[in-house]
Amino acid sequence: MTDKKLKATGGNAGRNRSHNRRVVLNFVRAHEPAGRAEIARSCGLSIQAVSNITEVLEEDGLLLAVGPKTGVRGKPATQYTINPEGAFAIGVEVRPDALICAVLNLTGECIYSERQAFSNAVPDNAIPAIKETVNRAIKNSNRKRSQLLGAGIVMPGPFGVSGLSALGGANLPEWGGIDIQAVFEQTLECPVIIENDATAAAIAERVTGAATTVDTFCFVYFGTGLGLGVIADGHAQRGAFGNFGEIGHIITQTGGIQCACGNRGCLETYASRMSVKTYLEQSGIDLPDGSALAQLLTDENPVLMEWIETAARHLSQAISILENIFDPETIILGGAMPDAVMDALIATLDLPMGSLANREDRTLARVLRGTSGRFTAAIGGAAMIIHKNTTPSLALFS
Amino acid sequence: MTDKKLKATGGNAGRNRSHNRRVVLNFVRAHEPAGRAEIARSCGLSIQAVSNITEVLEEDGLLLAVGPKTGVRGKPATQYTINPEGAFAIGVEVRPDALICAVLNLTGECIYSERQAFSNAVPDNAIPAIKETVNRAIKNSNRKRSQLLGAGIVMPGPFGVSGLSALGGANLPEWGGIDIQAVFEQTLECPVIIENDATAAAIAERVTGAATTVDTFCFVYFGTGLGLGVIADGHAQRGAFGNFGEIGHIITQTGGIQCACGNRGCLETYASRMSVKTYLEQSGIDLPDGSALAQLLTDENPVLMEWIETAARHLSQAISILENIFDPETIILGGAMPDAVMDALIATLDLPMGSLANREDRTLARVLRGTSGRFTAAIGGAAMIIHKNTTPSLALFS
DNA sequence: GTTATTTACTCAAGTAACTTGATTTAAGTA
DNA sequence: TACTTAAATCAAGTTACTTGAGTAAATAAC
Repeated sequence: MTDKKLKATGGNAGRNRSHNRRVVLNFVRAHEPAGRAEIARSCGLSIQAVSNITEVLEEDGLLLAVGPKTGVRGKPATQYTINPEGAFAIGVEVRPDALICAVLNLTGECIYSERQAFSNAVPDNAIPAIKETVNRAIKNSNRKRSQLLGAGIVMPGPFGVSGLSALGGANLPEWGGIDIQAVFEQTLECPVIIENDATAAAIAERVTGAATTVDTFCFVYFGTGLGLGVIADGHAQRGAFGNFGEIGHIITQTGGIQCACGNRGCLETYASRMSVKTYLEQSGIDLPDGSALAQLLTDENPVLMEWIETAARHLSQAISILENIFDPETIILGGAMPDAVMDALIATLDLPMGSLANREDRTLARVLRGTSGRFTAAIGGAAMIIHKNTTPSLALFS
Repeated sequence: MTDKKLKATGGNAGRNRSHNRRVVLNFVRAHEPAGRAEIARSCGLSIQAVSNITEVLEEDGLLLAVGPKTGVRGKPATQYTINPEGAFAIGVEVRPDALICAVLNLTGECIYSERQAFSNAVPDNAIPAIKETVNRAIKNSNRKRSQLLGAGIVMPGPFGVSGLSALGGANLPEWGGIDIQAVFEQTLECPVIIENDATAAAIAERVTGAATTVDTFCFVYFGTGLGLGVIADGHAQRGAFGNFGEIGHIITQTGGIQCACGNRGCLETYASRMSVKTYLEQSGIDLPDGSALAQLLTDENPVLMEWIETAARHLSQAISILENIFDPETIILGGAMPDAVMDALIATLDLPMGSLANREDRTLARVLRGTSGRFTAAIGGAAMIIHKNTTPSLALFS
């Protein structure tokens, strides 16, 4: 979402230093506990360099030295893990009707969350409310502001598109034309990342979910609509204008259900939170919240079962497209849908066997369930900050 | 295709140096002619550093000092351009029936190309033939081997998939289980990159085609089948197993034409070189080569016009999916299809207006025609080598 | 139980590449 | 002609990594 064009930047000693710190943190994150010699071998650095780096990271409270590794020959290695208490990040999801906030510690555990109804999310209302929320979250989670790595603000996309408001009801059109990141960095007095819900949720999965060691995967996010986040080689894909992953409006049925975007047969008219609500309402079933939906599943409600079948058929098409295009290690489904319903959906999928994804050496299932629940996007916002601080922006030097 | 897992690597002075050389080359490539102060500002380096780097690059023959910039106040800047004669790269496309070779100079100009029929492209036959071809290409293009940056070998994917041969007739199943890159590096005695045709063609577009200054775009490649290459932020997407972009087998018509992959209604049964050939044959029209196809278009042959209409309808679906998923600056169509036919296809596309891609601030057309012709993939192979040597592998430091 | 081997780690010196600040050069402008 | 602006150079300084010698602490072998 950051509109600033990323430019290739030259390196110098200082930037190299911070890059190497992230390389080390990223390695420890995925391989903890890890000894210094091991880190050095894997990261292509000298032991001495790693020694200096870990010393600083330990002083900064980001790494924790744990008991030495025994059972192997040679001097026992001092092993390091990420220090959960070393730092924290805040995520805020801004929705037209609510403000959701989550606080994660450095290992990605959610240590605080809250949801408040919010009637009119225009900038003038929302910005001060978010500032308050963030301050309350810091206080309620018993953290020091000095340890705050930053805030991730999650907003429904797409941004900067002509006729934007035609593209789905979940948008916040009043936020157009504002440098949102700059405004929040000034207001919140900390680094800020702005992102859409699906990408944020994907990053959450990478930081603390089913994909901590998966470098390349797709995340299909059930929000009001349907979004896609992709992590490729550990890096989130953003597209040229920050609107990567608008998967909800790919057409899976020519001449199908009328979508708010103007086209017919869009995927999200069949598979999304909004879709299941509408489908049930048409049979006179009201759906106040997630637990009601889970109950309908327990009851094997025939209308819901019908919806699952239809949704799974359309989702299968989309997932097959994703497998063919992205060649991912796995595809993860998550978001604002009860776990049981998500599991039922996944079980009902019908994926073609004659596919790229049907590899012999596959170690992960083709489709997994990820983090679900209504805090997913806010958690993702915080996860983006953790991710940024533990992920080198270069893939390799080669 | 390179199976070696890319790993985040720490930086040191030496790696920083080579990174910075690529940063500078990449900047000059896209902004030539460029002065040193200008480079320094854009790349986040000191003028002194850039001065040292350009000095070395000029000695190595990669940069060329051109006349000073006048008309502005201050001391005139010594400007640099890429030196076309400073180095060269070779690309080889391996097909079941032919070996195609192209040589590019450093600015991406094709300075030599050849095509030879080849009946049985199994490794034991093809490897020595490719070695010969490469040597001949160096000789015939009057280059010194010491200036060879490397060779890009282009092969039709997908690789390493169960039941691979079921996925289309263009594959080379005998190459499974071989470390192709290592074999070629040993045989050809130079750096080697292995890639599929679509990605190679996309990189060609970035190095020397319609996308030299476009950082994020999709390239739809018409080969025997249909492939997709994506450049995101200047980096080619490869997927977890090197099989990114198998767009030919996404299904655009449920219950449609039977595809060799076992499914029905795959995109490439409607839009590909093979598809047009089959379609015309069914009406008794034989298609020996590309110029015959171009002639049919000139004649406004009704069968071909029908095919174009159908193909464009299916392509429109796919392009709409790509726009929604990747949010690219533009989508480029290229490959083994006559320019005129490609232009007719593009003119016939029917893209939804209510789309992410329909931005007000759009500067590039939503769909462009790229490099076409039967040497496209081989040129792409060589372009990959140029690209690698002029593209920093890190996007940015912060 | 002693010695050998293996591996991790530390210390101190060395090095490569970038940065900084003062200075020079060469154009446009008043 | 003198002033302003901007690029480029020179020389010294800085930073973070590497190198090589040496130490420490475990397992393995005799």
